[in-house]
Amino acid sequence: MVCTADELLGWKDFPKGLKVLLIESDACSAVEMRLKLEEMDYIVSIFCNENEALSAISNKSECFHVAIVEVNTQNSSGIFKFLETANDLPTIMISDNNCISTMMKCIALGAVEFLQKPVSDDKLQNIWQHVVHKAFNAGGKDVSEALKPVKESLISMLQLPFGNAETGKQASVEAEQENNQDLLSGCDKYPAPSTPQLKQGERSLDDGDCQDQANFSMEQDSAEQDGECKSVETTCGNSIFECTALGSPASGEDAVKEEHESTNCCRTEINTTTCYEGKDRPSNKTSNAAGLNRSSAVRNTCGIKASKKRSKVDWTPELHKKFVQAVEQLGIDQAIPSRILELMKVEGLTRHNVASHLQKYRMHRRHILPKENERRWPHPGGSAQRNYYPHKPVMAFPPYHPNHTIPGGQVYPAWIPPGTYTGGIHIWGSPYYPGWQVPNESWYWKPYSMTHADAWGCPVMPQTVGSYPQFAQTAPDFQTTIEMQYTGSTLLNPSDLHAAEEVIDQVVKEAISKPWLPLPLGLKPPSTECVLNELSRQGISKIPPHTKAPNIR
DNA sequence: GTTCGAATAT
DNA sequence: GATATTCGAA
Repeated sequence: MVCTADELLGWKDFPKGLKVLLIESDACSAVEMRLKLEEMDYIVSIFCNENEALSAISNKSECFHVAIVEVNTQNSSGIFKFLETANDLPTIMISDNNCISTMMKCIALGAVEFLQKPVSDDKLQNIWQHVVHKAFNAGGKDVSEALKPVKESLISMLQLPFGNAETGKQASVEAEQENNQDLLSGCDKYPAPSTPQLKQGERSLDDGDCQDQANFSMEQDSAEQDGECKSVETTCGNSIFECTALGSPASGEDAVKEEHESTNCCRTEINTTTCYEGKDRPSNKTSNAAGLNRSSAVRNTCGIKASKKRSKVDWTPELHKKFVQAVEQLGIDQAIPSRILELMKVEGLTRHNVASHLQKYRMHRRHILPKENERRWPHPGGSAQRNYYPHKPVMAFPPYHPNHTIPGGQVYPAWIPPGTYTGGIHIWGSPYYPGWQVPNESWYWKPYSMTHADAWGCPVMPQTVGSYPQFAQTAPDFQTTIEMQYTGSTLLNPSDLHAAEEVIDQVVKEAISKPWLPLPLGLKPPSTECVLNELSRQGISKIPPHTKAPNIR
């Protein structure tokens, strides 16, 4: 009985329960092996010789997924017969001696592997691979042209009837493939697994890559030359420009299209299949949160030059968010490409990429923020009065409460690239209070609850980056009360509250340290009574005459 | 030689 | 319009 691919796919705890036919003439060895296999959750049926086994198979009284057959000088002819008869059963040969001709003949007759006794546990553990291999490679595949000479020489060497050789062609071909990998490029068959790793998938992808690459003329790009983009030239990196197959923007994986120049000079855009390094994928699909992937097609493994045209980085919301967080963490004036890159920790992203994005980021800050500031902080006296507020008051957001309202006024914006959907799904701005935005801007700015402003009047984020509930702005402009609507799915947790308190602390500190500034919105000046009480408590009973607090508010 | 940032190219 | 690349300056 051969497992079909469908069966395997529906086999929940595969390979547990795999039925193993064991032909072993030595009872002790047989029992020993059975115990081992049963420990591995295989179901073992022992047969002393091939006739018993064949009769069990032909009676269909039992079915098996894989056979382990001991071959020795005495029983070899019978075992060859078994191999010919049970040719659809993946059969692993085991033997005390390593007679090369016996090994080759067994393999030629369809045995999937030839193991020396004693068989190691890991080899036994992995016998399921042959079942999978058989299941997914069943069906008459012809030997490729490249392998025909090999097969023919084997046929003549082993004096096999052609028909039998055809029956065992797969194993024959596969056995040869393992020793002749170099000869087999382009071969349509895969070697039977002989290691714990299934190589089939790898081969499949590799072949695909080679085929893909054959269609494109590529050169190393300049960034690689300056050593910034090593991951691009390495094999199947989990780096940023890979492709879109498993990634979806919504899940945080970036879709990156890749441009190639084909040999006929036609520029082509293709989406390539993701090829992951085993260490990162598939166990952790979101490990690369920014989700950039660089195409393996840029690899050089097939001797074809990588594309001179650099793959484009898609600055998706997740990636941009990382960028913004890095910039904010550094402070806008300290944010230089190399540091941003360092903080972003996105493999494959280059300093050039970051620099380019930073350029755009700054440009928009410069061009748009002044307009916003003008709109929100009009200076009736003209530009001469612009320095009246060296530090603009900041919005102190209180801890969240569902019915909380915040008076309209200054809120610091965050940069949101155009085209970003801000309806609660793609929130790119402040992780503190995302979802706020200024209407009618092609580049949205979202408010910050921060205490400093950079050269363009934007806030600098503290290092703490927490998870905050999302609020939606429903007020039409900042002069009206803004209802903060809780749109998240969970209530504010202690860390949120803590971070919010920190924000308030910062605001209060700044207000205290710079009394000449207007009070941040959300903070009330102390009442005269409180001030007098405090002064009195400190032993100051008299208030100097003609002292008047600046009437800023 | 490296990095930055602005200008320019794609 | 977005991003990559180039180039002069630090």
